[in-house]
Order: sequence, then C-alpha cells, then structure tokens
Amino acid sequence: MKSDDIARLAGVSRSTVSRVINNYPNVPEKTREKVLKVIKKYNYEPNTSARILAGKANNTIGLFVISISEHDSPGRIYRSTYYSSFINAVVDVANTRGYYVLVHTIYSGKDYSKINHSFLQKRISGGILVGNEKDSCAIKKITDMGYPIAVVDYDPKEIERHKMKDSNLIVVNSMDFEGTVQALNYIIGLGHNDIGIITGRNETYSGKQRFEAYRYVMEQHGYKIRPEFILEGEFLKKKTYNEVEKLIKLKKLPTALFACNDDMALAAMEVFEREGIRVPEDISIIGFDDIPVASQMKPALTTVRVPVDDMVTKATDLLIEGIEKEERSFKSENFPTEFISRDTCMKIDKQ
Amino acid sequence: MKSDDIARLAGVSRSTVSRVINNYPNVPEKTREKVLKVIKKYNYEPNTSARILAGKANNTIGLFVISISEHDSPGRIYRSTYYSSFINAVVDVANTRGYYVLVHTIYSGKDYSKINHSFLQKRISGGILVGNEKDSCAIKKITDMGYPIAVVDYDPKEIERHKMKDSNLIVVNSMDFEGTVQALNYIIGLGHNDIGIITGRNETYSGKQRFEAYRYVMEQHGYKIRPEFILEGEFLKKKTYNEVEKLIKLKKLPTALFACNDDMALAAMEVFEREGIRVPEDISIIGFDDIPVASQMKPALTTVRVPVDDMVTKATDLLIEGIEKEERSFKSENFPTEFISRDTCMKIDKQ
DNA sequence: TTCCTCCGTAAACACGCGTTCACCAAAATA
DNA sequence: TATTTTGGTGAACGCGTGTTTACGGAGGAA
Repeated sequence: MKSDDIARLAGVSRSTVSRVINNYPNVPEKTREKVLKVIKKYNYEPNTSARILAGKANNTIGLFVISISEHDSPGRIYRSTYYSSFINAVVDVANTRGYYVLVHTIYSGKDYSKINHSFLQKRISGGILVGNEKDSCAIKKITDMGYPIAVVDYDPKEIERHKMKDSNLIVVNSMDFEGTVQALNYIIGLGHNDIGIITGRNETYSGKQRFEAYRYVMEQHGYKIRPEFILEGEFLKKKTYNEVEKLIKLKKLPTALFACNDDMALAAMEVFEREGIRVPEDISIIGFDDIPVASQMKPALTTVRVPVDDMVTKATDLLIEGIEKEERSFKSENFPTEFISRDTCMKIDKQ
Repeated sequence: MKSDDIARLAGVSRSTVSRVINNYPNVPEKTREKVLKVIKKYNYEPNTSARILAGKANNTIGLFVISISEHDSPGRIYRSTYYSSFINAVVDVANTRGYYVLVHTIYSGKDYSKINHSFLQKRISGGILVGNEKDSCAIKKITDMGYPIAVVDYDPKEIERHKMKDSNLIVVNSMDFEGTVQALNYIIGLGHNDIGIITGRNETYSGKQRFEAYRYVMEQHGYKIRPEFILEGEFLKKKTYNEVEKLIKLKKLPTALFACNDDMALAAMEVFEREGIRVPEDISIIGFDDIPVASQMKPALTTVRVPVDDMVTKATDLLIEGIEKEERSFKSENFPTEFISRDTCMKIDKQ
C-alpha cells in the first residue's frame, strides 16, 4: 500500500494525497475527507525511508550512553543504575510524543563520530548524551553542524570556551556544588573535621563540582585536606574497593567519608563491614545520587538526591520541542538537589 | 558526498561503486582498489534511507520492552533493574556487531501492532521482546509475516499451540521450574513446612513456572498450601507492600516466604523490618533473579540467580546471526539457574 | 580473417514520497 | 460578456542507491 494506490482509490492525484497527509492548504474539505477515509480504511502510513529521502523529518532521536559496565566477578556484569534509568526515561518521554529512540553506546571519545554519522545519515533529528568534558570538542563539532543536541551534566565553562551560546544546544545540570556543601555542612555540624572523599571522574562536570565543593567547604572551615584521605574512585565500585582497602591500612582513619556517588559509598560500606569497621559508629558515610537501593541498605545511606528522572525528562522534552518548532537556540536548566538524612552519619562526640 | 561523487572522483560509473561496496563480482581488482581508495579518502558511507528504499537491509533491530515503572512516591519513579540490564545488554551486543538498536516501550497488548509497524516500515530487520502470553497471538502474527524475532521468557506450550515450530523464531528461557524446586527443597531441608509465596504475573512464563513449581514441591511433600499464604505480588513492589501488610495481620504467619523475584522479597523485608518481624529469625525469605542489590542487603538475600545478561546476549546473537544468514528456522535455548545461599534463611528448630 | 563468447561498464529504471510549477476551471470583477 | 483572479489539481522532477539490461571491446576459436 503506497500513496499511488491511495490516490487511485480516492480518485485524486498522488500529490493531493501528499497535501492531505501533510496538512497543506489548497485542498477543499470534501476532497480531504474522501482521501482521509481511504487512508483510514487501508490503514495506510507513508514509508519512513522514502519520507526521509525526500527531505522530511525522521521522528527519531539518538541516545548516546557512555558504557560503564563493570565486570564484578567473572561472568557477572554490574551496570550502574544511574545510566539505566537514563535510558528508560528518555524512551518513555520520546515514545509518548511519537518519537523513536535509537540507543548507542559510546566507549571512547573516538566514538563520538558515530553521533555525527547518525545525523548525516538522517537517522536521527536530535541527540541526547551525557556530558564528558574530555570530548567537549566533539560536542562543539556537532553543534557547529547545526544539529540539535541535549547534554546532561555539562560544564557551563565549556560552553563559554567553545562559544556555543548561540548554538542549538540544551544543557541540563543538577546543582551539585550546593548539594555537596549542604551535605558537608551537615557532617561538620555533627562534629567531624577529618573528612575524606571518594572522588568521581574529573572529566565529568558533576565529578568536578562535587570535588571542588569538598575543597571549598574544607578550606572555609580551615580544615586540612590530607592527601591520603582523597580516594580516586572514578565513580566505579571496583576502583573503590581497592582505594578503601588501601585506606584502612593507615594508622588513622577519617571520621567521615564523602563518596561522590552512591555506588562508591555502598562499595566502601562493603569493605568496612568485611573488615569489622562499623558504620556509622566508627566512620560516617555520605553518598550522592540517591539511587533506589540507598534507602534499602542497612544502615540506610545518607545521601544527596539528584532528580535524574526529572532532568532527563526535561532534556528530552526540550529537545523534541526544539526539533518541532525548528528553533535554533541555547537553553540551560539547573535542578536543585535534596539532602536526605538517613542512618550512616553520627555525631562525633558519641564515638 | 554521495555515490555519484565517488564515481566521478574514481572515474567510473555509479553502478561500479555499488558493486564494490556490496562486494559483487565482475569488477577487476585494479578498479576495486581505486574506488575503495576514494571511498576511504572521503569517508563515504551510503545513505541508509536510500539503501532501505532500494531494498537493502537496514542494520537495525528493535527492542520492545514492557514498561513497568512504578511510582513509588510522588515524583519518584522506581524502574525494575531487571529490564534495565536488558536494554544495556542488547545495545552492547548489537553495537559491537554493527547494528543499531531502536528501543520502544510497550504498555498494553494493543501496542504490539507497533512491532509490526516497525517491520513494515523497514525500520528494523529483527525484533527482541520479553514474553507475555497475554499477547501470544501478536507474536504469532509477527512470525507469520516472516519477520525474525527473539523472545525472552516465553512458554514453549504457546509455541506448540500456535504451531510456530517452523517459523523464524528464537526463544530463550531460564530453567525456573528447576530453580524453584531447588530453592524450596533447601528451605524444606531447614525444617520449614508453612511456606508462603509472593507470586509474579501469571501472563509471564517465568511467573507461571515459579508458581507451579511451588505447588508441585508442596504437594510432593504433602504440605498444605494455605490460600492466605499466597500473596499476589505481580512482580511489583507496591503490590507486595499491600499484600505483606495484609499477611502480618493474620494470627499465624508462615515460617518461610518464597518471593517470585528479588524486588518483591526486598519489599517484604522492608515491611517486616518496619513491623519488628526479624528476618531470618522470625521468618525466612528466598528471592529470585539475584539482582545486584540482593548481595548488598542486610541480611544478604538468599536467592536463585537468573543469568539475564547471558540470556539476552544469546538472544541478540542468535537474532543477528539469523538475520545475516537469512536463515528461517526455529531455535530455543534454556539457561540453568543457580541457587545462592546467603543470610535470609534459618533452620526452623532454632526459632 | 571472421564469428562467437565473455567480461566489464554505463545507462536506465525502480523504490515511495515531497515539492514545484504550470494549467484549467470556476468564481469574481469590470 | 469579456477579463482577471483565485483555488484546486496533476505532471514532472529530485532525493540516493540497488538492480537490470544492453552495449562495446577484448580475446579465443574456427
């Protein structure tokens, strides 16, 4: 069933059918209804590839996810919850708005050419990705081509640096600096001043923010940052296991540990438990993100909630809106975090 | 950059370029190399839409996921880990084999027409979905069209019933009946005979299997199944909260509870803890799936591991293989489960 | 030398739809 | 009534690539 057939069955020309489908003017109501009836009857829908070839939009957005699955033990793969909910949210929003979602994993900066490729091939008319400053030039290249993309977790400084304020770009962030300050002030309020940190990845805006806020708060209060209390976790559980095991060999442990995400906080708790170090009696822990598990742990993890779902939903919404209105404008949105006090922190004088 | 340009630059005709790209015969080695050099130089790749329109394969598989996000509390969405790892695995495998993945959520049986639609539009050349007997006719329709699909968690009886043994169908299951028997025999070995169950969804093969195995084992041992000990959990946490709250109002509780997935087991544990019922001292609990959290809980959840990642990987592999070899055959694969004993079960005489 | 075969190539058509342009009929105006 | 104006329509072309067909040249056999 193609438009030729519909035209024949409705007794009009193919171009009239096209005009009806695309809601163009210059077609009298009577003719329009006649054509629509035939379309309805045969359940006709124009062929996507042909439409794309003829220059129409493709109703598809690309989702590019950085692959960070960890092989916990042989044969077992741990996939971060963070990115999983990411995909789900995008697909949900896009589907309800009539869009397809093409998911692609990205392994290294080199893979960023895949994004351009998908645009060039007209497979997608918009893209969503998680920011990564290491590849900020790649993003610049994409926006320079005029392709609309939405980036979640991206440094505003990079936007300035690449002069992307007038490109077709959507940036959605969470206010991690403020969130970190709030969490650390809370733990300091409990009497802690030997506070360690498990850092994330510095190529990430959120990773940078959380670390810098840590430094800022410590300096503000005049507390010393011991280099041996800075654990390089890279947002990964595996890395965290190693770092924490190194940490507990020290003579003196920090009284509190701020992990830049929940995955690492949980990993640290595992090691502590194995080694007989009690949380929060011997050491207080704070995480970041508030992944679903955090509340179910024992003790339940004190953390900072990042509204990932809202952020991704917003990013997708703005992207599709921009595509449909054919706007070419820069948009930015910041979501506040929420401090959630649970059971992994304790007053220092009780210890 | 289109094939016309390549032809001109290489000094040949466009059809020669096409023959080179598609590895057809009748093109002398010298010409082939010349053309390949130009293609390489300009980084040319044929336009996908045009290829599809001209009848070529589209290098894309569709992934249709049943949407079962739960709204835990207002503004918070809980998405089952089960389906998340599903998407990740498919995308990983497909991408490494050079395939795109189009993800679509399905809400009801009616949405199954979307699958046919994607095939008709030649957007995809293969599909992967999670089984759901409620819509088994829809799957029949798809296979009847000759479209290759892979189904994870699908009842072999449905295949018989619809006579799909000679269709282009791949079915991948886990051996849940055996897994359940093993788990229940373990708990019975600990002295339990008042064993309750939190059921999954019966439209699901795994849900059916796990429940029937429960009935089978109980009957084998001559233990009575009390209707009030059968909680209808539907694989959902929310539903489980309600059911467990109803359960604990009874005078006599079961001494052990078999949950048809980990999500529900964890939900039950939450309620028990809130109500001061100790696990495993007052009640033993077994889950199913072994989602990553299970091992991190306190007490760590005793469960039956389902190799979801392996299953999905296999399904995707077989699907792509079938597409590329243009085989039209039925294939079925069953993955064994693994019983994992942790800390949520206890001998009955100790209680 | 002549005829036939084989091989490499280019031109032409097909895929299904969007779009432009020119044409014709009907309505409006003079 | 004659002339413009307007509105509706269909023919033709373009999108980029696969495939078929026909043609021309080279090589071998009679």
